[in-house]
Amino acid sequence: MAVDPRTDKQAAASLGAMHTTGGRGSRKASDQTIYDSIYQAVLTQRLPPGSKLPEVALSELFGVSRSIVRKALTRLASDHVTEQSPNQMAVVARPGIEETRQIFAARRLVEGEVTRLVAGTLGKSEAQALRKLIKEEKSAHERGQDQHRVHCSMAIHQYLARQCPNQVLGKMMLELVLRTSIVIALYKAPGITACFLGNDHGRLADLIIKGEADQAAQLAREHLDTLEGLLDLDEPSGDIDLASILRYT
Amino acid sequence: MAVDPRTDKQAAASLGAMHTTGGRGSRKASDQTIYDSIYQAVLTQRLPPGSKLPEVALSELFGVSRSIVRKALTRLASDHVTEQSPNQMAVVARPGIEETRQIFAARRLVEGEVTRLVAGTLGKSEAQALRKLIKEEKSAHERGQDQHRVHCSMAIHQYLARQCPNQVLGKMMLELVLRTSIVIALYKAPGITACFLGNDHGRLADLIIKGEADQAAQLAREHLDTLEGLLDLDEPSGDIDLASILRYT
DNA sequence: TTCATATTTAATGTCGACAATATTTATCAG
DNA sequence: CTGATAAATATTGTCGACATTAAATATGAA
Repeated sequence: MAVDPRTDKQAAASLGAMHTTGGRGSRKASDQTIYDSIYQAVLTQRLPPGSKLPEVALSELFGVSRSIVRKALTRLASDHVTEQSPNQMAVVARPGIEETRQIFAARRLVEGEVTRLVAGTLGKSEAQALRKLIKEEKSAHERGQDQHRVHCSMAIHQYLARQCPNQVLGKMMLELVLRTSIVIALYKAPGITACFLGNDHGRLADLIIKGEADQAAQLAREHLDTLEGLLDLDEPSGDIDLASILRYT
Repeated sequence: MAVDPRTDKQAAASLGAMHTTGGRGSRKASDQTIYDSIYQAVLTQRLPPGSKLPEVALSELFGVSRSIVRKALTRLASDHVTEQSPNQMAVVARPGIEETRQIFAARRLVEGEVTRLVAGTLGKSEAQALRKLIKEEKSAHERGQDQHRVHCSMAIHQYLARQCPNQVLGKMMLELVLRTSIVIALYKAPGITACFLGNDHGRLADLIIKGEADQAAQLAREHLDTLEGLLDLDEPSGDIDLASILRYT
């Protein structure tokens, strides 16, 4: 059932690089620190779906007791970032095909509305910050820095969510953006180097800044539609025909 | 700052009546049990916004250690049911005016879509169950059993959320239904005996069962609009003019 | 060897203890 | 009596210990 061949310690190391600022990982950390570290690692796909998250390894890494780790893991599970089953290690969430489709549908609804609400509300500095993010994404794409490009892409959507006047919707969108990142890592069709969709983000930003709410919302939904289409979401046939797979005559 | 004059023990007692089945509250309980108990008590407004939730009282009531209680409280806070500040007792959430408006706006969006998705998908038995809930709500309304009526009203919306083919959206709606219940308890205009809106639920059920998706969604949104309008959401003026309040000449 | 079983190991589940902090109560000067 | 200060109480924050359960390893018979 292990998706990832890396050991637990190696998986945890993906986090260590992030949170330790200087020396060894002996500095105390709050549950929020742990939450954020794992959150970011999952968002940027350094912790792929199914990665094990052992409490002891994390507690040693962050220099706290298991209680703190457990609180962080509980919150992460509540936000669908991890899965927790009784007496089993927490793992990064592995949504199924159907749930993946539902996540995209929900995100189309929520992000469409968020986009509509943000459109026309950005001040000069906010618009500039948005354009800068898009520029950085493009640059990362051209240089082939795929991980950084993913990071930028996520940052763009997060920025929009945080700029939304309705923060209840904004928080929902943040959750859905993360879950989208997870399912992309899971179902990205092999060979698809990235999900850099033309200049969608650039055009979207223009519409938002200009205040074309309806067009912006429409583009956002189409953008997500295209993204979903790039995934490999074919149902594995219910009854696997072992014979046809193993017969080599 | 205390919203409620009742003591902590009395507040906790609202839960005890629910979860203890027979003898005294000495049966062990999981964090899920505690979560559900508080969830239901908040939903049915037995625990009004601001109610204190001390860990020790809960742990004694449910016969478990504080660890279990803390886990339940962490999850409840993650779902915006309670508020947790460092070194302070957890309390039932008290959303402000602005957040209340955002909750209603978000719920209009989400419940509108959920309604559209559910419309036309209900089988015979599901349709019957829905009508039964509505009948019970009406009955409770006519008999003046307000608490039971609130319970039924919530159950109707929860039922729709659970019937939604898109459970990602369904879960979001469940959260928003609960938060709506909280803000209704907070901002219900005095004298308004209830939020029983004509026969909205009955008409909504008819449209859903008949499969009139667009009309059903539209009605759901209007229903929520009306509900929000019944609340007293006037901003308290930023600088309170004590003079005008206290001058009696 | 290979499979089933027993042992060992390692992880989570739960609890109680103690420290740190906030709240309440008691004390006392004015 | 009022208001500020100090002691006492109550509550949360964190930790380590032990029990429980799952997984990995070792053992032995066929």
